Amino acid sequence: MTRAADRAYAEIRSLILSGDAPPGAQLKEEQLADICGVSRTPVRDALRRLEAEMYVVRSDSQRAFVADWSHEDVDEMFTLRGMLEAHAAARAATRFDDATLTELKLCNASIEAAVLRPVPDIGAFLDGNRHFHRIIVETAQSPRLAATLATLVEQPVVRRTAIHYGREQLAQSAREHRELILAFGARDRDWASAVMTGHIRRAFHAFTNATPHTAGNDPK
Amino acid sequence: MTRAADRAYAEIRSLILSGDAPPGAQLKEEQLADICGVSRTPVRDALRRLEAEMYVVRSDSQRAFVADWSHEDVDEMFTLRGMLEAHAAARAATRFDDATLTELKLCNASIEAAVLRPVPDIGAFLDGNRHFHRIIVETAQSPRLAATLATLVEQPVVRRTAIHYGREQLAQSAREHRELILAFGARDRDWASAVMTGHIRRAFHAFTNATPHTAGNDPK
DNA sequence: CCGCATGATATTGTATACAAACATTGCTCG
DNA sequence: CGAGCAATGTTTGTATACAATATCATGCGG
Repeated sequence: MTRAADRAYAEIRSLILSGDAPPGAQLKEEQLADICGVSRTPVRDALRRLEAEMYVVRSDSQRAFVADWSHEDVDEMFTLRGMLEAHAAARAATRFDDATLTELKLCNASIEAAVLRPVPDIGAFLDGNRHFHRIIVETAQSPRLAATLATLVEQPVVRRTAIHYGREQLAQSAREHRELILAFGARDRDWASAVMTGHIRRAFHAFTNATPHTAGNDPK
Repeated sequence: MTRAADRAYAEIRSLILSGDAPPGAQLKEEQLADICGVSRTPVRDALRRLEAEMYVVRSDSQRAFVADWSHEDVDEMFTLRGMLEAHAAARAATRFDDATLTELKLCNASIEAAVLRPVPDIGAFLDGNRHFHRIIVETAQSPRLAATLATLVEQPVVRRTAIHYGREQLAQSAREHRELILAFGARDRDWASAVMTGHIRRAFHAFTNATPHTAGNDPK
């Protein structure tokens, strides 16, 4: 992570995630180069990667813009993520060892602790949630699946979803994690898969209810 | 498409697909630049794209190699591809208009013509097959799904699969396409999805039987 | 003979300059 | 007044030179 291209990538990515570069904004190579303190060459490199991950889209003539997700696109993201995470859960169910399962339990315990605080700690919830899902995907032992999922789980979406959770929804999320752990303990592929599907679908509806209509405008 | 980077991309891609650059071979930027008659800059650009599409992998220190896939990886690719193409078929089933459906029929007619030649024309079969599946994915109208699938449908795998098809298997493939067309005509999501699942799974087993043990060797 | 340091070579990373393409502005002409 | 077009400034594309880093071979010490 010491290469200029990596720093530029991280920098631009955080500009997008923080909202400093809002959806639809044009990303000019020279301007980004100034911000990152590198030349245009590594910036171009970073933009290519962000484009592959769909954080950035290009106009008909190669100008780069911050991607904006339409309602349909978010819908598809959740659908695909649901299919693939359910598949990951099924694979993981037959691959968990006791140590990893314990790690998963501890992880969910910290999520529950974050939820039960006088004021629920969204940051800790998000960290724990990310960790929880990462353990499962890693246990599924499929690099290809992991890579595919990585492009589908856009943290801005996860974050916006969690921010609109009330305490009860946060607690429900933790309860679903608990049921996942039970399914994993029973080494039951179908159970794990089904619970995961429901988990993602509920998150989708939470997101939809929370963000009425942020109509996606295509770049020019 | 007249840009140097695009020409380099097409050139390198065809080197890989033709087998002139076999799996595991190192791709040196300068050497590729010479071959393509451009400088290293557009070559780097092309390599990034090929890397995103997983035609190219990078060693721990950024050297580029033609991708080679282990049996497990191919297995996962077919599984994920099956899930996603079945989903695409289901979406497409409710979105086909008559003109596009006609295009699909014509496309499969040309595939059948290629199969029925005295010596089946594998090249024409592959072109037609690619076109057939592209029409379906485009009709599904989900850029996210299309992008995800693009990284999963590695043409070298499709090619190796088709090369080992006999006339009967090529004909079977065309028959499955025919049944897909029927399902689309009936606007039946579940039917389309099921046929597509079978289509991909059969291709998987054809591939597996054809390539007993091409153990995938990771680049250094 | 093996292992490791060290220098030579090969390869990729970055910066910069210039070329090409594109969008925009404002003008002319119908 | 609007459509087309040309001039101009902005943005991206490419080539090249040089820097940094990895790989490989060599030789020295154990």
